[in-house]
Amino acid sequence: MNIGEVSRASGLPAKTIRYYEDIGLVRPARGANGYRDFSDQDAHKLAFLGRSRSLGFSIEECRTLLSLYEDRDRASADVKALAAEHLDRIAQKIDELQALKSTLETLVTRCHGDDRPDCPILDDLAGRDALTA
Amino acid sequence: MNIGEVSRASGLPAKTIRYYEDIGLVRPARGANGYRDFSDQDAHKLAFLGRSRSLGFSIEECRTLLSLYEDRDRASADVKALAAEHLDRIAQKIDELQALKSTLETLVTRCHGDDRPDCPILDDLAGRDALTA
DNA sequence: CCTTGACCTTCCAGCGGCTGGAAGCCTCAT
DNA sequence: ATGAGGCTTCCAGCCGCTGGAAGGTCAAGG
Repeated sequence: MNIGEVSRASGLPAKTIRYYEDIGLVRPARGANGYRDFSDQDAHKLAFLGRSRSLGFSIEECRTLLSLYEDRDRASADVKALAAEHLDRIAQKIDELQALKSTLETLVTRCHGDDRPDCPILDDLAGRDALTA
Repeated sequence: MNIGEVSRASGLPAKTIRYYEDIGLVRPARGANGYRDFSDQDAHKLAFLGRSRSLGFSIEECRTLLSLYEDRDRASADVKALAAEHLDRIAQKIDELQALKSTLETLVTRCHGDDRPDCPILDDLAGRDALTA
């Protein structure tokens, strides 16, 4: 399996797959011509990585997940802990974004948005705290 | 005003302030000794930038906001449009994160998390789609 | 057999927004 | 005079790719 094929199969760009090899996430064989030669297992790994990344796990977390995946003696508790930690971070990020959102909503609502220069948004940014919180 | 002082006043690290000068967001004067010499206006600008950044605006958006702030003939509509656009992106990001969150919650809930190896989280990542959506 | 075009290879640079560290100058108090 | 703490510049690195240049390889068509 050439890189293009496995790229199509996994949905990952070829560049990304090469990068994953660079950082040691996959180790495809090489053909006589120097081309990478991916096994089905390699393709499967890449799909696993793609899915893990799409769930927002960092590369290092993906590396850990992959090693857990390949370890038949793993404890599911380890996987769960990793995922739970990630979940917490996401929840926290959502909270932060929602705080931003409500601040911005207030500001945007207050700004009349016409051709005159006075603007509560700029006033807030400048520290004349219309709301700040 | 030296950089340390304006750093304390604005809450921005000195490194960040130097970086902002590098990219042309502020242009502090220089003393005879080569030290940056910040005016009150410079300090005010930096506070403005800090607040804008903390609301999640990109550096380029901050640059635009700053130029609008300094333009007495601005139309508040321009500011509002920029903020509204930013707000949309944040709302979209929140939606994405919430989708992630609910997927992860389901997975984490399903995993018993003990010392046995079988794990619905890994099953999902591997594509044996327990839920996927 | 030659060309074309699609594929593959490596390597280097850049994105955003800082941040850390090295090496060296300046300033002020003791 | 010395030492601590500030200031300066410059270069490198973070993350996770992504783009592009320069060149090798392969299969099909003329």
